Amino acid sequence: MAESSKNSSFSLASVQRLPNYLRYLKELQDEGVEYASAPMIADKMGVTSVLVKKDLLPVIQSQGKPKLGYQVKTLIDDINQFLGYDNTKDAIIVGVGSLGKALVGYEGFKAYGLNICAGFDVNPEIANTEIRGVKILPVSKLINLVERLHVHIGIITVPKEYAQEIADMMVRAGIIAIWNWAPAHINVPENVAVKNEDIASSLAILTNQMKDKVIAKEEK
Amino acid sequence: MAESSKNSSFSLASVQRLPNYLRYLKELQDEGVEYASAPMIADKMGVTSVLVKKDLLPVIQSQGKPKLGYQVKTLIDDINQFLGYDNTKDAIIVGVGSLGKALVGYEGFKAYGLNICAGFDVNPEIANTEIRGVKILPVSKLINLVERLHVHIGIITVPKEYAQEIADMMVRAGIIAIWNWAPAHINVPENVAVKNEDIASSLAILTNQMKDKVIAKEEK
DNA sequence: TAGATTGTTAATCGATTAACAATC
DNA sequence: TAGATTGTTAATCGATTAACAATC
Repeated sequence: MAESSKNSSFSLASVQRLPNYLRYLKELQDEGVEYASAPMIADKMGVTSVLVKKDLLPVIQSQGKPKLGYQVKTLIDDINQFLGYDNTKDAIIVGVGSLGKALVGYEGFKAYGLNICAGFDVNPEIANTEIRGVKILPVSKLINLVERLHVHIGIITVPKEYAQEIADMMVRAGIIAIWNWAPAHINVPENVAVKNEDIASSLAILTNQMKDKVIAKEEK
Repeated sequence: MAESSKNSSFSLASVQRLPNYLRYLKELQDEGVEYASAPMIADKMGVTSVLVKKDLLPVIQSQGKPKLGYQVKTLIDDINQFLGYDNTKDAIIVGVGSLGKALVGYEGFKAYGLNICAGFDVNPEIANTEIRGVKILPVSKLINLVERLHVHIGIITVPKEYAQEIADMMVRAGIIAIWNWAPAHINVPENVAVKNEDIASSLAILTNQMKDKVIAKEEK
């Protein structure tokens, strides 16, 4: 209700694009390029240059230079800071099946400031093992560990039947952000953020786009 | 340019929501519920009922019934058909690391009409093995197999450095829809659809939403 | 200086929501 | 009949694009 309520959230679409800009800027940096202009970035990403400039406006701490563009080095720092990639956040993951294992072992999370500090699984054969240095514990220890270490992010990679149950447990333990990879809708209180990684939705979008492509091909 | 160009594509946001409706409707069907109304679905999904009705309008083959809602059974069929879940589409996957393995073994794709018919990897230890009945072949055989079996969908799960190279190969072989799980931007011709499964973007969205939640908590 | 690019304001576009008549 | 819900048209909202002055 207060005008401060949408204080720190920005256009979803914009936040979605920033990591892509960041990736491109890092490539440029590796090539020794010093300045990147909005048209350059826009061209590479397939968006317009105005959009790039608009996206960067709330992010940059120092202005871009007319004719030159933005300094690659400082822009990378600014985006990293804006996205919170510069301060490491602990996370737990529940469900260490093949997908869970893949995520636990994913090296790339470090660059995004995400550190998976523990995994949980009901399967006694998996619990009490270790994957790439990450301890896997029985789910019964979840609440205690999350409370004790003040973990705020939970990743759900359990079968869909258990997704809600695990989400409830996470919320009770103090998790405020849930990254849900289970193909299930989960209900959480208002003060908890959920991001669904929905394979069915993604696939639906892809095949829907594909319909046009097939038609385009046949029209030739 | 022709007015038929956007013939078969619908609102992206709408296509994204339909799989979620479908999931809920299946739950209702299992419980023996015969009719589902827009307000019911909307309430469960956290959207408005007008949005649900609008989303369903281009999907349904027979009208909903005032006071009752939509027949669950026929609505499920209609959404399945609309999303193309009812006709199976072959796909190949390139890069059989831990993520690739997880996707190859994912049982849920069947329900979405996706059949991974072959996997590819450069690693000679992985190539020529088999995962859950899916043959893994050396990448050198990709073009020949895709052309021969008329596969239209390609899934990329290789390290980011090779994503563009693999995409190019897929396009050359006749793939028209690419599901890209590598954290890299890939360039493709206009007549090819790309859906990026971007972990960095998802995480950025989650942590951005999270900022508000923390603030909300502290304000109490 | 001329030209490219930034930052910003106004116009457009598309998606969501509000309002409401028609229906069972 | 009264009330809930459908289908649809009009209003609102937000994001993208167009236009342009300021800058190096």
